[in-house]
Amino acid sequence: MLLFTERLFGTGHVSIKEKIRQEAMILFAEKGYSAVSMRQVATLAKVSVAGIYHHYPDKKALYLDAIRFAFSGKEDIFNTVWVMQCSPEKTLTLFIRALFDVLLADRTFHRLMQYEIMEADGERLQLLAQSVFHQQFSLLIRLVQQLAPTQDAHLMATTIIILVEGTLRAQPINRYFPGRKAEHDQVEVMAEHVTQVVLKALQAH
Amino acid sequence: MLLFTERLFGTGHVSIKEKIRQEAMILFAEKGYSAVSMRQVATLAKVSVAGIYHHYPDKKALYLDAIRFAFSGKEDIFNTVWVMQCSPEKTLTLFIRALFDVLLADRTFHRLMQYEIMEADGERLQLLAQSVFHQQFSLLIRLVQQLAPTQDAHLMATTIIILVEGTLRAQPINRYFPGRKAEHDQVEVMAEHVTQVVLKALQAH
DNA sequence: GTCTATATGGCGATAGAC
DNA sequence: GTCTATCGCCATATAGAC
Repeated sequence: MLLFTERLFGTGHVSIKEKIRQEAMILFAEKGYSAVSMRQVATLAKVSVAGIYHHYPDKKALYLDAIRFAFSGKEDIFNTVWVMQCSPEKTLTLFIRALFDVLLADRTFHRLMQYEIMEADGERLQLLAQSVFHQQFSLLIRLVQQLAPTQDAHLMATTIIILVEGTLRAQPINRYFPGRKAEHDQVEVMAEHVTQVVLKALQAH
Repeated sequence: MLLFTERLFGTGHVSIKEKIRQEAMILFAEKGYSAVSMRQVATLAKVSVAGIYHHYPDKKALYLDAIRFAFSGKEDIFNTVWVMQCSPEKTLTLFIRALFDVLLADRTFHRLMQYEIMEADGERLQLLAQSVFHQQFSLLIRLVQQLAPTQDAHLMATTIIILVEGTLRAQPINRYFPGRKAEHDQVEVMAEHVTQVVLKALQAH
């Protein structure tokens, strides 16, 4: 993400506004909107509080810009999956793994997404749905329809996303349940398990 | 939940402390810990702020008591499922439906759980795991082992819980994805879908 | 056991110098 | 465009009357 801005502004240089947004994004992801103060953002961004208000009218505008930035460009990562010409089963396997990788690679993004799903109103949910998931969801539905034409594609598509995101979300608490093994935290194991569950679910009954 | 206290204290009477806890619980579930002020709790509980501090040393203690109360007794609802003598498949179907019903019947509980999973440290995650899920999880693991002895019971048990909770959690945003039908919000449809996915996943390959 | 009054500090946001 | 200084308010928490 930083690489993009570095390309725009030269070696290593990031504008003050971008620095503010970046630190705000991280703080909002860690603690949620209410638990973050403008003073904390200012300290981490190495500006004064008034400096923030030069770039943003209020705290909410800063938050909206932060999530808008965090959610942008996420769909591109999946391009390699859909571009490849392989069997539907293999494509599904790659998609599930790619979804795991995206969420694991950007924990800030994942947590902002979780907070938004819990706290956003309809308008912001729509932004999240369209800017992050819409394209992937449509392609996923088509894939499901290829694999299992008789099943409810919307239900299955949401189930696939839920399984991946939920598996990662449940990681911390899973440590406190019986039968836990160290290998359950490996992305290969998680992705393989989810893939098997989904492929079996897509078989005709 | 109120019925229990009513039995203890006579017709309709609820102690001030319980009223404070009750209103705090609802507020914390709606907005999260940081977004709730002692003043708001005091107003809804019809006491002064100082009145709260007579019963609780600080805000965190009030929060901990609220979630402890919200999480207590939830396991009892599943007793009817495990007591019944029927096939493993039928038991699993009943458990999934019961889990849906618990989360749907007590949205306050569900939201407190979501916030805890996001924000709690290890100690509080352990409290959540033990007081809410531990018994159910063990029984669920045994059930999975009956249905699919060769599979990883821990992974499948978590998958089942994730599918139910995730399906409900995704409801609001699902409205903004293509292919959404009104029937997808019916608990019967959701439970049937999850049950089918899980039963297929448990079949030997 | 509940109240009014208050202490103390952090909050979001602004004014005005440079 | 960034700063220091400050506003007015609300936050958690306490003191002490009744």
